[in-house]
Amino acid sequence: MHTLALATDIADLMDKPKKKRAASQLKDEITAYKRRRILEEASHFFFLNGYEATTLDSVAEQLNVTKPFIYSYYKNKGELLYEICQTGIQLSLTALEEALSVEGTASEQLKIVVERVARIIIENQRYVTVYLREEKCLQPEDARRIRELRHAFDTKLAALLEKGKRSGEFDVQHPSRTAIWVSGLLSWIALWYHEGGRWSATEVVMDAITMVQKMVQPGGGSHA
Amino acid sequence: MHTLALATDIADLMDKPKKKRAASQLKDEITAYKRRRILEEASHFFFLNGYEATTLDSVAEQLNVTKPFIYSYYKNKGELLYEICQTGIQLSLTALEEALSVEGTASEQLKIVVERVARIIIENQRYVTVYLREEKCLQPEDARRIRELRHAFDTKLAALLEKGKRSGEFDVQHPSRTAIWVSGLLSWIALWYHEGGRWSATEVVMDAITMVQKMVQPGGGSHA
DNA sequence: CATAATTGCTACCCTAGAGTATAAACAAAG
DNA sequence: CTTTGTTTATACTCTAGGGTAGCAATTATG
Repeated sequence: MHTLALATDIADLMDKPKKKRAASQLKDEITAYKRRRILEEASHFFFLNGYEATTLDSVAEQLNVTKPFIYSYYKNKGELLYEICQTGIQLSLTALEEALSVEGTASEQLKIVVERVARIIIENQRYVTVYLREEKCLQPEDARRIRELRHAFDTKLAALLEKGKRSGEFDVQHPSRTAIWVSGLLSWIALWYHEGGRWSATEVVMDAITMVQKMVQPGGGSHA
Repeated sequence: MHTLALATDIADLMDKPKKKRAASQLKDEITAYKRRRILEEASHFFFLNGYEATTLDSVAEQLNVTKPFIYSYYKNKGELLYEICQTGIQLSLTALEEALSVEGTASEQLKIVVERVARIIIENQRYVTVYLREEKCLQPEDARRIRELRHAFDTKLAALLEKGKRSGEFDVQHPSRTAIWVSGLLSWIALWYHEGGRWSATEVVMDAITMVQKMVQPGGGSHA
């Protein structure tokens, strides 16, 4: 890895023949692909059996390679977990940011946010679930970085709720606390949805939209 | 355990002197107490580090006993996990049933349900969190029994929503699916609440009530 | 105080699995 | 067709921890 990356840098600096640069680039792509495949299979096992209960031997077997192969692409088991958790939260955060970049009223934006994030969570259920369940297994430093991403997610969501509150579209007394309920509802999808189960992904996404809209919609004072 | 229970039975059948019966009963209570203490400490570690990452040696150390001590009260590590998960879901189910036994309209009952269940979840956060996170580590047979309890919870909650729907108090298109969202919202409390954190238990409980009421309340059609 | 039963501990076994040293297989370059 | 570097596998090490056999301490009973 390091030597490869270094070689690319040197090639750029020294302006080596194009053939070598191209070959080096291809190698990087192949390396990246191998890393992705390892991560995919690892997330599969972590999702099914949990992080601690998963052996790297079983991951290697699934890929028809051996354990040292994995160790030549990842420093250790913990790094795999970190990358999986990172993927889980980063995908959600990116989906949120993209949805927020769509112009519209707070209500329209919220609908798009919930729809897109819910979809992403369903499509990447393994990563998200492992993130939610195995955060406690992360190294302290890794855990901190993951928490930062989560915090960014909740903060951006809270800002949207705040915006809707100011415009009178939403009835929320405490945007940042409500944001946590909404993000919890979205997280819950990962823990609960089952592909090929009683309800389709589309039904779940539509339900999530409805639920969130109701959670923030004005009118209908307190009961009892 | 077994020998003690057997001794009690025999004492009853043979009508032995009261002194012996009383002594035997006290022993049973002490045994039960020891089991409870072991479970408490185990749940503490399972909550913090996860099931697989927790060693029974560390649990024993915390109790100032040794590992074989634990093994004389529990068959193996898996039995500990089962009892913790069982406690987590059973407490919630019992709280739900008790709340449902209070007479009132569907809205009133729902409020009481959410309030009591949310409180129980916060008070027994360790048990509930371990149940939610470590279900996958259970033996198949144990997992089945736990799923049954969960299913009973969702079913009873769905029945309440159905009742409110019929009376016109609630606006839910699909009670059993909505029940899952509500029970998810309650579960989320265990995963997210932090004692001594930014928000008090009471605030969280009140928020949960508000959110659930909004999720089911009629009026306010769909937003674009 | 002696004997029996119960309770807990010391000391161990054994497997599993994270991580590695080293060699083989392969590819690229000359 | 050799040499050099890279990639992957073989064959380990070593520790940790679940689980247990058997002994010691304690308590109850006659």
